[in-house]
Amino acid sequence: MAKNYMFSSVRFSDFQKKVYRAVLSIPLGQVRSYSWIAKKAGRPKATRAVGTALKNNPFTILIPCHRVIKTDGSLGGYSGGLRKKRELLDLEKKIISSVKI
DNA sequence: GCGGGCCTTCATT
DNA sequence: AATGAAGGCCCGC
Repeated sequence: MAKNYMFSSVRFSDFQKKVYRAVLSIPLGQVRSYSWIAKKAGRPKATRAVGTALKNNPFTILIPCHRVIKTDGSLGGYSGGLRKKRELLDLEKKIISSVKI
């Protein structure tokens, strides 16, 4: 498994890197599904692995894992608590509408 | 709604 | 290093 050493003290697996990149590309106030991320990471069927990678995410501020939900529309899970996830999404929604006006 | 499949990580040995 | 278990899921029946 290839490792990335661009930051000496922080090492992420290749898969993880792709997942994070995909998640970072999600616009403010929008959401994508786990399968979408998996596809973007080159492993369309690795949906569960995506979940693991996101959970492992060290910086929830930098990586908006709350914008990732299940394909059926339900929230899925969140390591910081589903409540927080809902609140964040709601907040982003409000931000969007405020700015749009 | 339930059961099987897929892929990566983590903990043990 | 190898093996087993678990996890923020998805698809078909």
